Amino acid sequence: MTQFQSTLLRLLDERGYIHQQTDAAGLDALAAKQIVPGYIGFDATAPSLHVGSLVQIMMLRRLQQAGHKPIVLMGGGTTRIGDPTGRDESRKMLDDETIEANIASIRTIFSRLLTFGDGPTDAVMVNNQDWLGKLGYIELLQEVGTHFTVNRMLTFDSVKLRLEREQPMTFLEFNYMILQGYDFHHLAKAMGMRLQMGGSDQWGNIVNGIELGRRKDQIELFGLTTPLLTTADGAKMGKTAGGAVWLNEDALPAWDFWQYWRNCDDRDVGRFLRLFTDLPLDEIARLESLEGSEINAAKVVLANEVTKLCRGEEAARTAEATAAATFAAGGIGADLPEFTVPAEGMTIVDALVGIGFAASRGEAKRLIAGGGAKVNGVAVTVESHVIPGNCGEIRISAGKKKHGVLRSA
RNA sequence: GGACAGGUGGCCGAGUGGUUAAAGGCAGCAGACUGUAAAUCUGCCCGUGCAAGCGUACGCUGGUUCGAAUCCAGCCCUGUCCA
Repeated sequence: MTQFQSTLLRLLDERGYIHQQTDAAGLDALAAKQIVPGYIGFDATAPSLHVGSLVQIMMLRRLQQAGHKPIVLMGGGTTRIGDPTGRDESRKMLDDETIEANIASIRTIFSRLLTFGDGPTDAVMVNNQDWLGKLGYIELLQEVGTHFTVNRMLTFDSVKLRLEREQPMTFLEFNYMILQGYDFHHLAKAMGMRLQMGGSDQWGNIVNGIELGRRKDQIELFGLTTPLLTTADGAKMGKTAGGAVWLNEDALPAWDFWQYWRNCDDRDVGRFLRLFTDLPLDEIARLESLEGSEINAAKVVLANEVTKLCRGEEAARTAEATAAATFAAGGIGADLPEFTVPAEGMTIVDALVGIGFAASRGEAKRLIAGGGAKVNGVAVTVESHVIPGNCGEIRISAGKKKHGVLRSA
């Protein structure tokens, strides 16, 4: 491992963000002597980003911490095309209003993790719709098309894998890499952008932009990718039981967010602490070295720190308190989901469905049959079990981790 | 436009007339063991119903048949090769 001169690369390196770089020495030298504007592109396919994007967001945060200028590129234009990278199927087309609304909603998470403003190292958000939308087709072909050969484009994984698997790729998607390359070139000219970062799957797209910049404008650009983040058991990060782990609070309650981190694999604790928290490295080393059930303490720290960053201090405190009350004491915490029992009472089956622990009545019954349904910690084995309308406040559980509160009206 | 191969449950993938709500795998859920971890073992895994059953489901529409995911026709979509 090379010894970097710049704070930036040292920071990124020691915290595990670096997978590949186009020119490590060159970037190191640049970052040591000037403020480097660097950006990462984000799709606007949903109203919230999920945990899978958190590494990228944190990397922008590190960029700012190291005294450089982070730029968030929202793919308002490219989302209309759909990035074919890593997928076998074309994405559904989104209409303009949806994309704009998504961008507005996604913005909230960035404002928590980056400092925006007009200063030299303040973060800026741009939308590639602003320039891609104005681009004429003939103009694009002349300006950019001449710098790409189809021969080369066909060798990129995003294209090659599709073709090898005999899956369809539309011309629309085929153009994605050109537009993403154009972004880099445009930003380089418009605001002196020098660095693009992204996940390892973006390598091809990033390299395209760098080459375009060199061929067309003789600008030296840099690229850096993060390792593909999977959990220790090999799953892609951010997808779990109930679906994606969303970063926005309106998309996923703080309690579930906190639980996601609290429940992570032992082997992921150190890596996650380095990537997703601002804790000093020696502190992380200490937490990471805890053995056996002791590591649970480290997981709580992880959950607290990440929740603090993404949801605020208050959310983290409440979630931790809820966890203590619910799991350690076997009681009820403030964050638990609640459901009101009607005056006439209801069956356990309806209660499970009502509070959202089962998607259908059938699923609730299976849960009961399997012994996973509990009321105040006692397993309920009869489907017809009735929760009386005057039950007061009782604790309902599905399995060992999902707990909620039933309240009389 | 032509020839050929395909379109099956969240995904992969068997199934070529009834015994098929559809093998198997993955993912998921629950139980046991634990530490709200991993690994392992067990059960579950379309909806509704206590149940028998009923309703939906194998690209779409129609047809043959007592009966079709399976056969026929037309259409839509995808891939490969050809023009």
